[in-house]
Amino acid sequence: MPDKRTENLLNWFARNARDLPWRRDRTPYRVWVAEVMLQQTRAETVAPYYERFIARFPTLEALAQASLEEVLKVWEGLGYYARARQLHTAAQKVFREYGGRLPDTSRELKRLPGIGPYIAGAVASIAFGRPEVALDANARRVLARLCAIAGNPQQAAVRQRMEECARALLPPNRPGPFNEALMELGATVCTPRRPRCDACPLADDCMAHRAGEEDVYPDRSPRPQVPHYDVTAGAIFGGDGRVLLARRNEDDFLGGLWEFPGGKREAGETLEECLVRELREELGVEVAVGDHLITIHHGYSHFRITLYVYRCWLIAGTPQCLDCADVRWVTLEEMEALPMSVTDRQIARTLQGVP
DNA sequence: AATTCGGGGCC
DNA sequence: GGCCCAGAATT
Repeated sequence: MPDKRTENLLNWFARNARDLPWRRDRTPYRVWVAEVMLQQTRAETVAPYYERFIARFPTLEALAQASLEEVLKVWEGLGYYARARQLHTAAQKVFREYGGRLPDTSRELKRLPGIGPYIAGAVASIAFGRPEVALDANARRVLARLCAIAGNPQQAAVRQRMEECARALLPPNRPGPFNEALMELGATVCTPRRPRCDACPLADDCMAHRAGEEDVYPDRSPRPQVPHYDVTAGAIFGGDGRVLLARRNEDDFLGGLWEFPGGKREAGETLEECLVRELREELGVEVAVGDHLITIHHGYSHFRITLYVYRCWLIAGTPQCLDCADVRWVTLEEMEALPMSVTDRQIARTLQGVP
């Protein structure tokens, strides 16, 4: 006999679940791919990427046999590119060591790269029907309000209380829908600000709502100040209309992606000095800095950059990989096919209109 | 326990 | 322009 709150939640979910692409065919592989993409990323944002990814890599075997570059290309624009690398690595491991079948328990799933407590619980419950909880930020917010759990959810002790709260509500026969319902409620009704309690199936049982204190939960930690960096990049043209690109080291920031070579400005340096130094360190070449082509402002959660792009000419040296994984002269057309970050892709588009 | 990933959408 | 998001790995 499930808790009344559980029944209310499941009934609400049956009526109000959004039609999302990963809810149509829940093979373990697809659930896994969706959960990896959904890390720190909103469902509406993920949807088109998920469809593109599944169309290109319909099975675990297809993913395992693809190259990292192909995988990164399909991932392009979604961010957190380490997720794509780990997903690819894990797929190869499952293909070779597990006969192509994902393990069906949380404990085994967590041994794979890129799978932590949340994804392990989500795959185990949603794809395999195991009675395990899977709490993301949405679910934690719902539980914090429902049970008036004080404290910052970043702290282990607070998380533990939330897991206990969730386990007490978890219906052993329908763990997947329960976990999804909790997240769906957090995403669409029990939102961070101005929750729509009038539409909530748990309002009558919600301790925060009954006290009129929805806004008190969950505790939030103050935002740290975001640092700002000036970054330079060079568009180095060869004689035949090709441009020089470098591939980032795989364990670096934006690892494995192609970039216009350059880097962060150091204190006391001009932008031109920065670019000359970076190209010397990264590629072992001496350049002359020419026209300024574009300035790109880009904001992230944790830092902010202003990216200055200059045309450059090679004066001396042959480009080599001193601090990168690969270097290549490419035509603008070939550039389309290479995986790049959002900012580098913006540079690439700009160059289409540069003589 | 604290840091570090990237990008987008919304108010 | 700030806030926050279907977290995990590393230190």
